[in-house]
Amino acid sequence: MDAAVEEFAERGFASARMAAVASRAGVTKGLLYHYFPGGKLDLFRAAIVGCVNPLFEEARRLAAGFSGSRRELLEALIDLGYGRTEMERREHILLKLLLIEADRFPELAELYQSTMLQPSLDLAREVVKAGSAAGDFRPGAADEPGLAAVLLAPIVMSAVWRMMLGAEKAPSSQAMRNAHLDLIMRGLAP
Amino acid sequence: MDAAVEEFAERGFASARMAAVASRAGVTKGLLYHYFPGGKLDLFRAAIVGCVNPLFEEARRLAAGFSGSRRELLEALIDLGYGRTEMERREHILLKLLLIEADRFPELAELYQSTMLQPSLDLAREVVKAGSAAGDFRPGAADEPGLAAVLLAPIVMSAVWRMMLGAEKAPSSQAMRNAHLDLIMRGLAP
Amino acid sequence: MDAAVEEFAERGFASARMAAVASRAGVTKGLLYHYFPGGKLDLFRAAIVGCVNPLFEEARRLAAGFSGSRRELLEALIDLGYGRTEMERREHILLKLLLIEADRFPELAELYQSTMLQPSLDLAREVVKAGSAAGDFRPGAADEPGLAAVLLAPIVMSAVWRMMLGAEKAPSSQAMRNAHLDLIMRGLAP
Amino acid sequence: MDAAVEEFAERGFASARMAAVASRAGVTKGLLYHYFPGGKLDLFRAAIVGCVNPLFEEARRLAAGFSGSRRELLEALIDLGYGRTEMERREHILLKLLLIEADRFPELAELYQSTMLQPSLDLAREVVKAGSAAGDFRPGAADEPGLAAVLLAPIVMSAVWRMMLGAEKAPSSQAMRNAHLDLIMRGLAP
DNA sequence: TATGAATGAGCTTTCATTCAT
DNA sequence: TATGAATGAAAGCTCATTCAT
Repeated sequence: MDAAVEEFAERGFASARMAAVASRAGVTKGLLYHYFPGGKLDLFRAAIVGCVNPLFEEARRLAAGFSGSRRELLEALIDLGYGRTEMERREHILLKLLLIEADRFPELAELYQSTMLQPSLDLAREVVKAGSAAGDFRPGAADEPGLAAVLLAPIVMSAVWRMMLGAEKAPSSQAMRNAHLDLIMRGLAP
Repeated sequence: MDAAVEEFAERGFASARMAAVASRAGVTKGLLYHYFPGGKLDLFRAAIVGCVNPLFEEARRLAAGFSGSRRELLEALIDLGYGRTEMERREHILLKLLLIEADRFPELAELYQSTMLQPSLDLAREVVKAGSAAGDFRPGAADEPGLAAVLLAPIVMSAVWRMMLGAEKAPSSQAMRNAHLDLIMRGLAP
Repeated sequence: MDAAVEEFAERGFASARMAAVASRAGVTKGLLYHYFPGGKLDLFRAAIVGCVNPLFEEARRLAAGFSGSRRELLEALIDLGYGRTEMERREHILLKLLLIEADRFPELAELYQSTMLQPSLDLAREVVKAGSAAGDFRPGAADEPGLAAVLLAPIVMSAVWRMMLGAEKAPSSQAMRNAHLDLIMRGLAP
Repeated sequence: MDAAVEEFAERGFASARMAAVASRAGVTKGLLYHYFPGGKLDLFRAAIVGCVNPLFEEARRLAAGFSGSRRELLEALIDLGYGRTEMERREHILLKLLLIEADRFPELAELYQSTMLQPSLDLAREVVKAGSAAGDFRPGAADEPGLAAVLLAPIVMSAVWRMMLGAEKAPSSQAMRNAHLDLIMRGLAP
């Protein structure tokens, strides 16, 4: 399974070779077809789905158990986002896979939208709304329908750029995080 | 050339078939190799490069010939960015190709960085800096090193999401544009 | 394997077609690549190597188990050489393949040198030396460093000419054998 | 023309590329077909034929104008043979081409036999016969029908081995020349 | 005489997939 | 559950050859 995720991530769906997945996993091609009778597509779907689930638990845990102002929560979530983009490669791989193949596998787009993007946007919107109510943020800030996406975009884009260009050439995620927080806090200030 | 861009866009680099490019273009495979002796890779490079150049001329023209406040220029540029993401499919295709294949072809990453990303960031920074000097924006706003990337990210991400999810499911670029402008103008205000 | 040798022999390395080898062998091209992942070159190497080994066993057996004077042994070996050049086509094919492709595949040259040429020269030299010691041949005959090669050359050349020209037009190997033996016996006489 | 000879020699008939010949010669493929309407085969034939003619003039000149004993003439001719194999690469190329393609182009075999091999054999036989008559060599030495071929073989084989193995690994042509002369002079002595 | 665009057949190679064991 | 031999359909690429200019 890990083998499949890695192979797909490194080469894309079309270029990924069943034989390579098998040998990464230390088994033979035949066995792959035993477990995934649907072949490459079957394996691909399984690889993606198996990756998505554990992904958002941390963010939910953080938001659920948070004690502090909404300002601080937003900052913590943003830190988590930028932090995450610097650490675990599993999520990067997944993001890239989705990016690459989403338009050729509509179900993937659906999956991404419902399991990753929408929850993130909802979470962001809620935090801003609660912050407005609490006086942390300007009243009505959360009414702007595109705000959540604008808040999320730099975080995701930072990860995308790093995947494309490598950590050295991509815009620094630390600098982006600072500028991002600064801009948001000023822009949302009451 | 158009044929190549289309085929690559529809199928990705790995799945694109030389024969398909040839027949789309109404020539034979042999001729493709006459003009692109390096084969598929050569053709791919040529397709990308041929697309990149005309892309930034418009933005440069706009910035160069602009008469009005820096605030208005920034707004116009952002409109251009979001506008662009809504129109010509060609640039979307290009962006996607770069995103997907950049890490497999380091020269593409280099190309993207030097011809698209860096000029955009420079342009954004310049406008903010000039705006600060003119009193349109808060003094020192342009000193934040990650600011340009944060300003650019929502525009690019809007395009990425639309490519992945389709115009209906992706966050509305109109809404994002409004929220983005609102956030920036408040966040950069003196 | 036989199929490969035949195809290579008939058409040369460059013109040999993998499909032809496969169909001669009654299998598909795919299977060829299953067993010879290195492709045509791999198959070629295997074909050559598989042919070389059995080739010199006979000569060694003859020399090892020989009872008689060294003069008679040398005669028997020369007969074997000329005899061999008249019989099995397989060895001729092999020789030709080596001749043709040796400079394009240095490992083949190495193979020929170490498994065919050098053992032959060593064997010839030993027999002459032993013959000198036994008084069959002139003392010091084996000290001439090029002698072994000169002894061997007419045998090999006889085969080469027959391959090139066919049995009718090439110098008769029977006549060469007689003249060769006569010249040697006189030239090496004490 | 030179370009063609080199290309054919380096790659063999099948692997030789018309484009390579053209570019070696500094012209375009089209022009090749202007001069050799029969295509590759035409060019090949022309290349070979244009090489053969100048080849034997030197040997004939030497034999014709020689003043000295037959023993000395034979020695001079053998020296010429071994010497030649060390110098001009043109003849090596030709020899290899003939070796490689003779059985696929019967006319080449014919060409080789009539223009190179037969004259050489005839020359050798004549010298021996004249030497016998003059008392330089044993009476009746030239009657052995295979003698000329046996005399010629080490010279040719020396060249073949050097082509196959390179000058370092092939039996030394100097050593072969010495051993060859020694053996012949003893073997043909009255 | 010279060019080079254009062709198309044919080649090697790859790889998802199947299946007997 | 596990293997690996076997298949066959593509696909990338090459190259001799043609032909309009």
